[in-house]
Amino acid sequence: MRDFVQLMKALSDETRLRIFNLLLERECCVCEVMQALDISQTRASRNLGILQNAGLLKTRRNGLWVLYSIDRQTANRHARHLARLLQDHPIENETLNGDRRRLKQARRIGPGCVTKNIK
Amino acid sequence: MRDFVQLMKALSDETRLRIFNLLLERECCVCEVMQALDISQTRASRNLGILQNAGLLKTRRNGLWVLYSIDRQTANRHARHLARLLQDHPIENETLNGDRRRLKQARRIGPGCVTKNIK
DNA sequence: AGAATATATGCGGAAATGCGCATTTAGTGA
DNA sequence: TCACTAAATGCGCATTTCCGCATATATTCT
Repeated sequence: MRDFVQLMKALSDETRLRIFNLLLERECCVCEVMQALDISQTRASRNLGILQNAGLLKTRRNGLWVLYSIDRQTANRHARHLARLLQDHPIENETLNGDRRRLKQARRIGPGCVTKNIK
Repeated sequence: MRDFVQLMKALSDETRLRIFNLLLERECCVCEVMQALDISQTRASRNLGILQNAGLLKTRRNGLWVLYSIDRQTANRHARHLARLLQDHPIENETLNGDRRRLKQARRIGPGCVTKNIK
């Protein structure tokens, strides 16, 4: 039950739902998440970590970047069902739409793009 | 999205998951929940309220008792799907089994049975 | 109306959570 | 090896959550 509570907690936060919604689109690195959601590096990294600890995400490294994606293989059955639920019945919401839109513009160029106003 | 966050928050607490698990069995009043989970009146009432505010439960009065049950009609589609997920893929857990077992012994006689040791 | 009982709630304190700042860690290329 | 950059993390603070105590509210019975 502990695991399931952790799973639910992971998805009961607006920032993390937005991240999860983004990852339903495609694999992302931390800096893409920051850009799409327009949040700080700390915030993106921390919340990605929480989703991962809950068993929802997996990561792989690609050079300097760490790529996060939804883990559909090793995630337990509840996680899989939740992911499916959110995919089959997406939440209609302007924030989530905006995140997806901005993801298309996001470039894999790291936190610098924000702090240094390269945007 | 706010609603969905609230829904997830409601189910990301051990006490509330235990209550929800109980209500998957049958409609219960507050005092039955207290007995089955062996928790205080305040705690039972508060958490039932949280589940209700999230749109997961409905209530009806029967004399002195307020009966809580899972709301499958008016709950939004996410709530319905979550309820179904938990019903179709119940969590295997000794605590939850114990709760169900104790529910069978529980009597609708209010908090008094605990505070006054009538047990 | 008054007593008894089931449930709800205001208040306060302890614990958990979210996140910014600063710094560390990890990988790349010169 | 050193400079550079992406991501992770220790610390501290503000906010939220959980829940017990005491009390209020709602309903029934006499």
